[in-house]
Amino acid sequence: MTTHLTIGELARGTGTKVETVRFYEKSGLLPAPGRTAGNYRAYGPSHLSRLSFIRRSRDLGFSLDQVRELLDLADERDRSCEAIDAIAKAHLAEVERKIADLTALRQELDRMITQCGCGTVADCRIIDALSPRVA
Amino acid sequence: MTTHLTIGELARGTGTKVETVRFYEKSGLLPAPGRTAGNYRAYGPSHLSRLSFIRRSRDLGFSLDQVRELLDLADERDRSCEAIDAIAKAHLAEVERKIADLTALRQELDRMITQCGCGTVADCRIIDALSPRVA
DNA sequence: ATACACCCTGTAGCAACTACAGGGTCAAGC
DNA sequence: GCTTGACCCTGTAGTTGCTACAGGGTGTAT
Repeated sequence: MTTHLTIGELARGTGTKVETVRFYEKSGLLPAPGRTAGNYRAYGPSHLSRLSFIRRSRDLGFSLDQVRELLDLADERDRSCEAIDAIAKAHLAEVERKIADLTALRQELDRMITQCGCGTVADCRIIDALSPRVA
Repeated sequence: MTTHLTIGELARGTGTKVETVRFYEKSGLLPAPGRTAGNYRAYGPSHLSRLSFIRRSRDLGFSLDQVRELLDLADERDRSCEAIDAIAKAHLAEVERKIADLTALRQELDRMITQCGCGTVADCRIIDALSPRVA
């Protein structure tokens, strides 16, 4: 009679929604746990730590595919961690690209907004900026 | 016999995929054009400029809902453009929030990666950073 | 006994497209 | 006139990462 966690407890313990836990199971990220007599999922500590790993990775913006890879790699304890490094670096590059994109965007939006004198729509600089040049 | 554009020409003219044009029509963003005898969509200049507006807005990161609003507002030429300003400002705020989030993320990823000495997985700092503290 | 919180499965929905499948149309070339 | 090929049509399903039911069953407290 080892104590186990219900799906609700596991979810609360990791800041996850119950549906999301089931979704991770269906996606093959979280192994299917045993069941109680009443067909309830019964989780152990390994599930808790695996789910925590998933959540942290997700919070850091890794995709589910990347998380899957990281989990697989994490299990091969004595291999080189180059592959892990590569995933992290790829993700970092992606994040940096997004930052650059958004920063350029911010500038454009900023420019658009400061030009808007908030008169009528007809001479709104925002609409103007969005409208195609008449050829 | 006014010249008209086929969907492919319209798409090429605005840097859009054909399927996306049809998708915009189904979503109510682009009015359904007339048809030729052979049931081909026949677009005019108004479609071209409307689709350009949509693409520009999308490139600036506005959601389709926001684009819909902007399009509606843009047509009421003599109303005040406050509402437009509000949408743009809300979007700018959203972009700034994302930049802040991603910047924090980058820092964490950076820290993780520089700590990785790239030895074996067992002492990989990245996996370490992702793993839950053992209570 | 019955209320209530929780669990189960399965399906459908969100954004914003993208990618077929399985057809029809049209202009050019032989 | 017939075929080839590029284009067009509709409709549906896939993508990512969940979230939200619907329609049930379970467990516990009163």
